[in-house]
Amino acid sequence: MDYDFKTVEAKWQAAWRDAKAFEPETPQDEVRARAGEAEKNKFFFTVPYPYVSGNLHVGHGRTYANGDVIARFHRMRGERVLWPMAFHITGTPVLAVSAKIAAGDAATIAMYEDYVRCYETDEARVRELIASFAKPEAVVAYFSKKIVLDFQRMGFSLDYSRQFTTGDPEYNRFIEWQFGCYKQKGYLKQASYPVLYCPRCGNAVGEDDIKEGDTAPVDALKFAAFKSKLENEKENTFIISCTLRPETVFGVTNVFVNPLAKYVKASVDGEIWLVSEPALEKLRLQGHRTEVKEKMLGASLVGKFCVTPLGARVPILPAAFVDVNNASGFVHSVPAHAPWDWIALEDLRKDEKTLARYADKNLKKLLDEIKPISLISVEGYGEFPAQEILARMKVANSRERQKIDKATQELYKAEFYGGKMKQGVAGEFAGLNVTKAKDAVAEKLVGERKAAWFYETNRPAECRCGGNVLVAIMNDQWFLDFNAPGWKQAARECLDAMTIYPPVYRKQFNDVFEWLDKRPCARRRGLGTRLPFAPEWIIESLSDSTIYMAFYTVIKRIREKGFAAAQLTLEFFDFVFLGKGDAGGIAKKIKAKPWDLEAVRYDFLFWYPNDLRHTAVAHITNHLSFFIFAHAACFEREHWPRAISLNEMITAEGAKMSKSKGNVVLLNNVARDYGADLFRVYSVGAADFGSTLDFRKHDIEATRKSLGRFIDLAAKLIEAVKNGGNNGGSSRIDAEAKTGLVGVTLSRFESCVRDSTRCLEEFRLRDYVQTALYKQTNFFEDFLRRANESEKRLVAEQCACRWIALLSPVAPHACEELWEKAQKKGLASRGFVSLSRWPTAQEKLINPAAEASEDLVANVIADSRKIASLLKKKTASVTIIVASAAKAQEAKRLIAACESPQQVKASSDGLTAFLQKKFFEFQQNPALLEVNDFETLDAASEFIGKTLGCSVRVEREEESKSERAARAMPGKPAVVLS
RNA sequence: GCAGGGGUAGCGAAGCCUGGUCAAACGCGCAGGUUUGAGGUACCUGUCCCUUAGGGGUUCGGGGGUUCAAAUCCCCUCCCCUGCACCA
Repeated sequence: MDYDFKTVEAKWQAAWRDAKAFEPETPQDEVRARAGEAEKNKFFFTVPYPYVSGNLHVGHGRTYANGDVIARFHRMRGERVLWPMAFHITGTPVLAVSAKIAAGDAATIAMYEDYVRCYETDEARVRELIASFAKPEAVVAYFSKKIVLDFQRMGFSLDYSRQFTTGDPEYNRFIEWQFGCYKQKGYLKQASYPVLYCPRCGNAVGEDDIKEGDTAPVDALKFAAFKSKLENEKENTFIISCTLRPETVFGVTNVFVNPLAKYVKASVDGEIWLVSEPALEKLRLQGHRTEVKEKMLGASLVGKFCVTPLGARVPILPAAFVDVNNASGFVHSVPAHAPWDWIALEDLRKDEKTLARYADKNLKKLLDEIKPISLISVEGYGEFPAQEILARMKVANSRERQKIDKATQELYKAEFYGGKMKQGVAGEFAGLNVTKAKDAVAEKLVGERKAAWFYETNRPAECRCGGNVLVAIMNDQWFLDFNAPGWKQAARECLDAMTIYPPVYRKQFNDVFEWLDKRPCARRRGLGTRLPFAPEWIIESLSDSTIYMAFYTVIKRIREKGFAAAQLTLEFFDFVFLGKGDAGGIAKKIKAKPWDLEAVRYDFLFWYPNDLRHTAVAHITNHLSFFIFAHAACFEREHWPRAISLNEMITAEGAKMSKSKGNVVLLNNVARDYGADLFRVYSVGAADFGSTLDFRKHDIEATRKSLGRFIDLAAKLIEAVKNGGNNGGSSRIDAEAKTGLVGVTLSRFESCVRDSTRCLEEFRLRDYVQTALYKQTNFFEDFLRRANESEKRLVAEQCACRWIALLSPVAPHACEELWEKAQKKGLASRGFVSLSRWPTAQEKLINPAAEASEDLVANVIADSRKIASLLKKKTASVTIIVASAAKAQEAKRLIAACESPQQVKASSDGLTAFLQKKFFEFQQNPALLEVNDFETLDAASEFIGKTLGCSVRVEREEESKSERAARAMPGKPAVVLS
């Protein structure tokens, strides 16, 4: 069959669009809208809206393709399906893209040029568009249009009539209502919080704002800053040294300073602190009052003494490895447990030059007096773990930075997870696990004001603007408090009542719910909705996309009735979503018609709750959990979501897709190169929901073959039907279909219908494709090879249209095309196959005995081939000797009577052994013994002969003269070659 | 470390919940054959090892156990992947 997928797909996409095939209306009948679930017969299905910062890739494609199969299946089962789509634009990524393009960032411009070239051929137009992208609205406007095109090109049966973006004023009002709910319930709170911050921009920064923020993520680390009092100062002056391991305070032997770096003496919250110059800025951002008193070089401190928070008097020593840009610029030294400290002391002892420079300080003597203090016991290490690990890794001096870092990491891990604080050294913390001691020590010291908290990034990071990324403390950060009284409990109840597929992920939800605590939900910048009661804050993007499914149900009517954003007040939504207040009063207030308000409410009541949400597994820890929490917070129990299905991510040729690797496969290109149906069949059929799909060109090409075979076969089946369609087929089926080739074929097909339906009901889409497409194609191919014209007609009348309908969820374009062909033959019903009724399996045609007889034929052929290959001789003829009727009877009786293979005792040794071996096979599939071997094989002898390329004779054991006749067993005839 | 998932023939990947029909679906790769003027395509056959009569042997990360019977159930062990938040 000539099949040009581009033409065919475009044709049906246009037809669906023109017919508004997938844009369900809400019945405006009040009674129906208020009717119970069962009567509503609706299926409100959602997949998260895409983020509009560029083109869609195959990952979106996989999730939406799976979603589309589900939506189409439900639609064909007669449910009123609403599957809408919209666009997410909240947050900073779109802003970042525009900023980069405006700043002339070459990589970004190149990437967006490539995106745009997917749709534009004119280079001048490309340049013009890219220039326009300096404005974020232009990015959103352009790509949201293209996303719709991409979706349509994939044939997704979305309702495109309810589109919106999260920046629309109506949406803003809706989110304001949501946050009003949170506030009212006490779920929304303010507190201080550390954030990554760029002083140059004067703003908090996210991953997108940081150079290489996506490949090397930046975190804020919480250091304990020890205050060690400097000796011989007029006023109390503290050296500030920071650590991630506060428990090692018991082992401090000295403090290191970088002699060549600049330090400042400053007033910090009324005390005098000594820190590096950059550290003071950080302290200021972290909410401390700071004022510089005096600047100095590190060298001026060398040889002085200070007193640690625990009262130990320790010297200050020079060390070049101290980085003043990291933390406070002083490092206290715990040589017993810190490889860097150990090696620094070693180096210094050998560093004659430095020792000479500070001759007046007599560093040599100070060094001699330093004795490492061991304070943690850990398995596999002795007194001084740092020394041991350095020796083991053969580190010679401090220039081997990588090795030392590795040693530090390894030792830290060992001590943190396996270490215990030593008796006699660690005071009240003796005996504690390091894991516990770490926090306890720090809390105690901070409580006694002997230490403070200091935040630092885990790596030096630069903002895209060129400024340094630091950690700042936000004092008035808005949080959602998932542990607020009652909330988590309600969310759990919602989750418990939901269906999660695949079920293994339920556990993960439970775990996430367990650790969800406080979560910042607003930022100072980005696109989105402002907090109504604190407009300098913009609601963050994961927080404004948790209940928008409800918005889909109402936006169409809101627009139709001409509501302006200003009319969408809190009372409006209270009425629409919660039924609070009376329509008349609210309508009067917002100057609207009461029945318009009621119409919106009906839409919500008809469609809600969300029956199924389908998305990628990665969203469990955030979006999907928030989705449940938010519904539990804002809606009545009857409107809580019902089910979630999940699929894993997609990789490309074995590698994770990422922009930096440049291996992102764009959905648009896939549609262009392979066509929608092929991608759909491939992505749905190649991997279970629970497995990663590896997108491989080679494999999708192989799928092309299978899809083509289906199209050819279905066309052939349609051809086989006489014009005028089904003429008295069913009565003939009753008469003829029980046995023989037709019986087998119908039995297999009806099984296929039954199994496919079951797969779809259970979200096993891969199995559905395997069953309905691959397996069934093989069966029909085999059938067409062997059947005569009359048999073909019979089967085709019975199966062709139903097979096409069965596959239309996954390959809708091809199936519409075939359906149209069948309509011309008078075979298929009018209208789209996409809107036709789902085929029902005719269980009475499922006939295990017929299928068993088919297996018998296949086994005889396989046996003959095997024997032939062992004989290594040409086969001229095959004699098939069928077991005697007496044997068959005996076998049946024994299998029915015996409970285990050991009990089987037949009249001949051969039969006994045979039945014992096959015992469980026969027991579980008794149809195998119901087959009339002789009739079956005799009827198939011509086919067997053709297949084997030789003559075939079938005879009965009783009548056979062959000496091998006794080998004949029920279901396994003797085969004699010559 | 905590939590989750996984290790199956040359490769990818089913099967495991509900033990026997499992030498283990399906696809790729590879080999042979048919078609065609090489090639490619399409189709057929084969693809753990041995076997001149349909048989036998050894397999499902490693070790142990339960059972008449284990890829499937239980215990131990090794290895791999993902998540651990304020980011869409």
